[in-house]
Amino acid sequence: MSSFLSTLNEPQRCAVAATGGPVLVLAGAGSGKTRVITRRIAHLIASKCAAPEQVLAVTFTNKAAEEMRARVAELVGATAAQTITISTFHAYCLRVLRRDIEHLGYRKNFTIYTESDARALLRRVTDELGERRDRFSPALFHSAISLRKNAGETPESLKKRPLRTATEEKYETRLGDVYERYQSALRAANSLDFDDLLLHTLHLWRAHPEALARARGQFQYIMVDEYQDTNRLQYELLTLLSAEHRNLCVVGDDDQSIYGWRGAQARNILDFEKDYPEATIITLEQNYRSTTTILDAANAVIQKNTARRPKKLWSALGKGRALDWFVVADEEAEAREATSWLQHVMRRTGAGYGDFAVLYRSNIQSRPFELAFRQAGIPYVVIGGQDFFERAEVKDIISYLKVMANPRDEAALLRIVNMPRRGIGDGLLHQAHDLCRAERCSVGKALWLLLERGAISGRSAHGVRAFLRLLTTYRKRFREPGAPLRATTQELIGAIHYADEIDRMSKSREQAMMRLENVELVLQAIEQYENEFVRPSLSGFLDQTHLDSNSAGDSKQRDTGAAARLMTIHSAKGLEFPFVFIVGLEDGLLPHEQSAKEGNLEEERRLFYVALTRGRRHVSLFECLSRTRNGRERPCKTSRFLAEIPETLVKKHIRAAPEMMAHSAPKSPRA
DNA sequence: AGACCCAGGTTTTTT
DNA sequence: ACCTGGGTCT
Repeated sequence: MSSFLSTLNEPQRCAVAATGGPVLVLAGAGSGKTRVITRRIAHLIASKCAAPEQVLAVTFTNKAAEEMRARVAELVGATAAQTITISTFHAYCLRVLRRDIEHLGYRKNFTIYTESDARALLRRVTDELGERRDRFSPALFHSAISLRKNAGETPESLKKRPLRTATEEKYETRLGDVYERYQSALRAANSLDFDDLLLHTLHLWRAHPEALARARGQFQYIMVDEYQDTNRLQYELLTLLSAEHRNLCVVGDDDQSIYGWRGAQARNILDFEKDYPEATIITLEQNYRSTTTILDAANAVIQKNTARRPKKLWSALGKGRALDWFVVADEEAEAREATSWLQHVMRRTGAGYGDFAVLYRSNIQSRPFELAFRQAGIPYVVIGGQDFFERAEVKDIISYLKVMANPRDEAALLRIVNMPRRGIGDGLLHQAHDLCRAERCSVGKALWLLLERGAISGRSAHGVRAFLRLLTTYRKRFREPGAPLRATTQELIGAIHYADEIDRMSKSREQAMMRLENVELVLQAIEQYENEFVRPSLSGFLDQTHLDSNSAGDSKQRDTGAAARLMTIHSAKGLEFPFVFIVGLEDGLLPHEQSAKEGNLEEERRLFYVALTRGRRHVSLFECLSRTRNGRERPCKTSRFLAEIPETLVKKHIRAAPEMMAHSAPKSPRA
């Protein structure tokens, strides 16, 4: 028996020791799930069930993958840990496709489309199909297509599906057409969106047995974290990959499934033993994180859900303090109350700023807290919000690099073609697009053809010529073996006089400075990448930035030492804090009114459950009697979920003026 | 091509 | 209230 079985509780030990066949670990919040996965990997290796390179561990975020590798390294050593495949679904599929995508008719230098690239492409596709722009935005179409893709639907399968109503038929037909055109536009651009990474890997494996055989042969053991968040595609991939040995170990918690709106099916975890009747099933119910009071509250809430595996978390950490429930006038009062309460708790317990997290349903709620914390001198970090790589100047530079790596990348090319201004406008680009379709070529090639034919007039011709020359020159530079990425990029930025362009675009000196600094951060990210990898390449850098946007640029993530965290409940999943403030506990916000309309109440309840179970020592709850939404001040009702916590577990503090207590009471007439 | 103005729509977002 | 996107004017 390997030493990796010690210091585990009984069910944890069972999960680690079950080395033959499928295993389902139902791991309640805070029950030592990561500990089980890492120990299991170490045990598999130590007991010679598998060599390190025969183990695959799949996570949902890069952060989780990194953490897991670090913890496994503590157990098996850094060398062995390096050879274990610990990866997100998307990163693993990317690796497969970089090798084998030519079977599917793509070129190996394909680029990855971000959300905004996909929207730009969809804008053109829907325009060409004559979609009325005001009805459905590209973003809506993209999320609809994304959901279909993640359910494993292709344009063809979508069109074959029987439809019930005329409206449904009309919508699905339109969607099918858009999906079809979008997909062929992606193909023409030699580009894949995030979902394609999974979808095409599945197609590859299905159509090319030798590719599947290679992947199957590599891994003897497969482990999946957060299994409740897997979607249909991921389920299919895992099924194919593990079909021969069936050594599939999945870990998750159906009660923490909060990504249904992105296509995750908690059914995968609920139905596991239907697919694997011989599965070992283990439930982890001992919680090592929270007080009994917090768990009792969380259990009471989640028990109202019907579709779930029954389990009841318990803890040996003691009863702890009752939850404090603050009723305040509005969101500003909420932030003020949270501020003084935080300071009070710090004085009473000696806790530091970093021990606190404010959790909310939507990002907009962070504002009042940022203001109040700043005023009170409380250091804080807002987690999430706008992505570094989505900022205009960063996207510009990245788009230049994408066009260097993949000349067909349409979204990238359209973004840079007139940045800086070269007199290349919509009319010309329309012409180019028509030519693309006729000649089945890329936009860049079409511009070149138009120039050859003398179809471009004076000033524009000059711009197009300069642009094409620039592309040729730098493509060659980047292709030279051993070309320094950072230096070459820096030169490219100089060649297009990007600093001048920033000055011209910026409204103020400060804004220009900030944008220049962001460009500098991109260069630093490239340099860091170059130093980190033995064989750095342009497409390698691009892959990393697209799949792991936190890996570079985001300095916020690092120096977060002694600061309170502000984040959505979604981004708090997997984390824990000694003191948790859950704010905005009103009907309409939590549960969110859109979700309530769509009948997703149980997922909203799970969201509240996730929020509660983040707390180690204490959880505080905040509710406003009125809140400004969409520019209008509206009266609020208590979140229906708050009432599901037994009264004995909470202490209620009314901090609103009495006249506010009648829900619809108007403010004083003088106001 | 680019500046300016009005109308519409406002969740969550691992990759 | 605020941002995005589209339409219009120069």
